[in-house]
Amino acid sequence: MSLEVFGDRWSLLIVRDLMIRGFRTFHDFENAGEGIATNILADRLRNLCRAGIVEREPDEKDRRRMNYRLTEKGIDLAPVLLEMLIWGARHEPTGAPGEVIAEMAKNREAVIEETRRRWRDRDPRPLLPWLGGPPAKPGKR
Amino acid sequence: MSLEVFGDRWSLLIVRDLMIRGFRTFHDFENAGEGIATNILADRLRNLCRAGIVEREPDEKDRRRMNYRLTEKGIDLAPVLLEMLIWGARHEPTGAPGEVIAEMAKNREAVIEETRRRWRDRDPRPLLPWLGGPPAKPGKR
DNA sequence: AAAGTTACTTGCAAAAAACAAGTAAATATC
DNA sequence: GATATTTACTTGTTTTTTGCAAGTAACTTT
Repeated sequence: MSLEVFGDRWSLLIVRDLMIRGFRTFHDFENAGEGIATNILADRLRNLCRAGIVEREPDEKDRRRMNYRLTEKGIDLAPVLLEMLIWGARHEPTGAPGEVIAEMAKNREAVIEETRRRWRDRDPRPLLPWLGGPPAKPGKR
Repeated sequence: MSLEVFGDRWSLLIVRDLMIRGFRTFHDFENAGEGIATNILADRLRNLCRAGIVEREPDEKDRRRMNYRLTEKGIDLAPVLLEMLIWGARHEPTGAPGEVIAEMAKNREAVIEETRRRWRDRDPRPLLPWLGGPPAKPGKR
């Protein structure tokens, strides 16, 4: 099924967080409280880049910072992620509000189009706010 | 996303093979040439049962043989699998004939309904013949 | 110029997976 | 009805992957 890239606990979560939580940087993932170790994170991001699902470019403002972003191939995973979300909401007690998911299931196409739109426009607002957006940068403001 | 069950290389493939290749027994998986070790296979089948995605019942004809089957929760993964298949066909060179996948993408609902139908009716014919059905039982026929 | 921040890497312990072999129970064969 | 075979595993052992703690180079902020 050519999904070997996702044969681990983290890769899919990384894609999800890029797609619907608005994550962009290494720091976002590291401090999201999911408990991924930094070596594993670096490794998974590398793999995803190698697989053509994610790309990285240095930030223009801060040259230390890398911005990670889904490629076209990556954003094409949106339908997969959406179906997973729907399945999870139906069969596992998740934090996701049931009626929101039901609504999403009904408007599949619209939700996917909105996901793509945010990706195209680099709109960083998380699609699913209850998952939480990227963690606040402590040094910023 | 409550998909921790699939945080490994094999569980999803097992579900796929139950869903669209018509696999039923331990032997089917063991000899499908995907190279899964038997201890891992036993462990993953156990996990999937525990997660309520798969159930097992002894065969009536041959009491040694266990038949594995998707539960309702398991067959509800059909949309996820279908989207994965579509994604894989678009972005990775797979063995899947492109136009068949294109057709599937167009008739999403029909394909899912047919998958469910085969599951309900215990129709063992593989949905995607090019993946290969269950391996021939050597002692049979 | 000193003190953070960011995105990593390195080394080591622990956990998980792969490999090889063995086993009990049921069935088929002679 | 004794022997061989099949099925679904389990039990060691080796190899690989992961998790954790610590460190570092490049850059930015103060």
